[in-house]
Amino acid sequence: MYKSLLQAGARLKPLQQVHGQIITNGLSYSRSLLTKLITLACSAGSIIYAHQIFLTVQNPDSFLFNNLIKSFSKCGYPFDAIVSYQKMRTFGLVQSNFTFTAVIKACADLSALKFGRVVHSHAIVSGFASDSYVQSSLVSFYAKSGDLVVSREVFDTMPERCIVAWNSMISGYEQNGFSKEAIDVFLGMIELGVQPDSTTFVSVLSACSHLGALNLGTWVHEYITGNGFDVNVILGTSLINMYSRCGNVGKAREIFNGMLELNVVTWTAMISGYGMHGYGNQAIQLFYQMKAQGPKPSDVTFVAVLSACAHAGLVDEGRKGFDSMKKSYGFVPRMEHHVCMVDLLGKAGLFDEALQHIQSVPGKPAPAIWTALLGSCKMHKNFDLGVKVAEQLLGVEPDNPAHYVLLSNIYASAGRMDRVEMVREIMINKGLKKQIGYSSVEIDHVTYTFFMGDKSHPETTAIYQYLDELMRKLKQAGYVPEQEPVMFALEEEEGEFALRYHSEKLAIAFGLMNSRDKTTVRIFKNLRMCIDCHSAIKFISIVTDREIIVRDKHRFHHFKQGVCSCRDYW
DNA sequence: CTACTCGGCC
Repeated sequence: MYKSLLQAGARLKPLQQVHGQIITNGLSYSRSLLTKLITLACSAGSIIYAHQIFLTVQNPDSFLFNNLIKSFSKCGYPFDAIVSYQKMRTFGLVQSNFTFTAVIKACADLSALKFGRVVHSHAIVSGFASDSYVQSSLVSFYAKSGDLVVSREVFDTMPERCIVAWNSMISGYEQNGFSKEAIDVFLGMIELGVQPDSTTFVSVLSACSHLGALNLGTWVHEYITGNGFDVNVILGTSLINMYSRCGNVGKAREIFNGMLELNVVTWTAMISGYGMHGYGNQAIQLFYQMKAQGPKPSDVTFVAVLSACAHAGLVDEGRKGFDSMKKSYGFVPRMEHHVCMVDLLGKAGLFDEALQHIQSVPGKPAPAIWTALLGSCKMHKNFDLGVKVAEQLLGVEPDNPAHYVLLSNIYASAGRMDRVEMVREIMINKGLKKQIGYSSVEIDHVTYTFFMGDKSHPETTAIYQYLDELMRKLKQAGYVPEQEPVMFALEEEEGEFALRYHSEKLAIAFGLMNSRDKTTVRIFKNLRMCIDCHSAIKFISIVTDREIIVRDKHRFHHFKQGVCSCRDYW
């Protein structure tokens, strides 16, 4: 009978047949047979069947419980894993490192910080908290639950760290938005001579994308190829993302062209890369190529396509794409698709059609949809609609500072300074703060960040001198600061002298000072660029004869010889 | 019987 089980292997149907034989032969009491059956059922991926068999076993032992908990947590049933763990404890069974790794992973998947802490204490009591597997899972658990301090503590106390522990720490930082810390851990591991693997690279490249750290990302790419690592489809897609999000979409396409295997995510990443750079035609062209010879587009592919159309003002293509996603591909449009459509129509000034689109959305439109329309109102200075939309938005999300800031902008554009003041007071009363704007620039693998009017940098005097001199040249070239009233309450930074010392201007000055002539300067800004900076940078690209690439909250702007790739359509 | 499974979107 045991042989029959082995022959059946990890296949559900044959296992069920052997199970039937076990029952008819009256062998259901045999724990060894049922244990084997359960482990095989787990490997076959049928956790439900495995659980059914488990329930028929009298006095299940630790081994069986460990298997069940592991299978539950592996197959996406973390809650059942925890319930089984509790049951195991009430049975008074001995727990092991196997038990803890499995149940801690379940806690990680649920971000169940409280219960995970309890499990951690159980592990300490039973002496398994010093097991390297358990420690690695704890690093991952605390990181996924958002407690990076304890995650790091566990990591630091590990006597020896295997690659999984390093990866857990790096991806933990990265997924919580601590890209810089993720990179520091990575650099630390390289310094110690620890060999990274492809999981490490994916996390590190993602961190580079977020920071806009092109030099470091390129170094990682060279490390990958230089050390003979296989660039699989996931790693290749990470590289495409890194290059396009760091401003080098041409290099992203080179990677794309060189890849042996392309899946739907890869295609989507490349289309999205073109989109965020404003290269709508390339995005559309690639999309057609995908339809002809690539995998079936997913609904995310359509987000990328529609967003590319919106950025480039390709209204007809966008409408066509939206229709075909419904009719030819059978996707039900999600909030993201509606956001793209409203953005597309609104930016093109087609407000009636945008409103019609919103009305066609089943149920209550998500705030993001109204935000998209509001952005267009601001772009086209459509005050009446803008005020209506903003007020609507405040009804839905009364505590989101970004809405108040946008509303205040609209009032300011309309010259209603009394209302601007009113909005300001509401914000103060509610204790709402605007997001602080900052810009960063990478020089020799180090990222420097500047805030508006920042004077914290050691070279501050030189930077401000350089900037003043630069502004003088700009004015000679015909630059006129755009001192519209809207500037004074803009979403990013306060007006007044700030206009001259907006974070992006400081970052650009620092970038120009610290790079060779004719080279491209790349800047990252966390919020949207303002109109004045956009205009100033066009002039900077002329008087310094440099190409300047700025990534703002939504897209890339390539400034060259006084022209921006967005064609002022943003 | 173990831990990390990572990439696409405003």
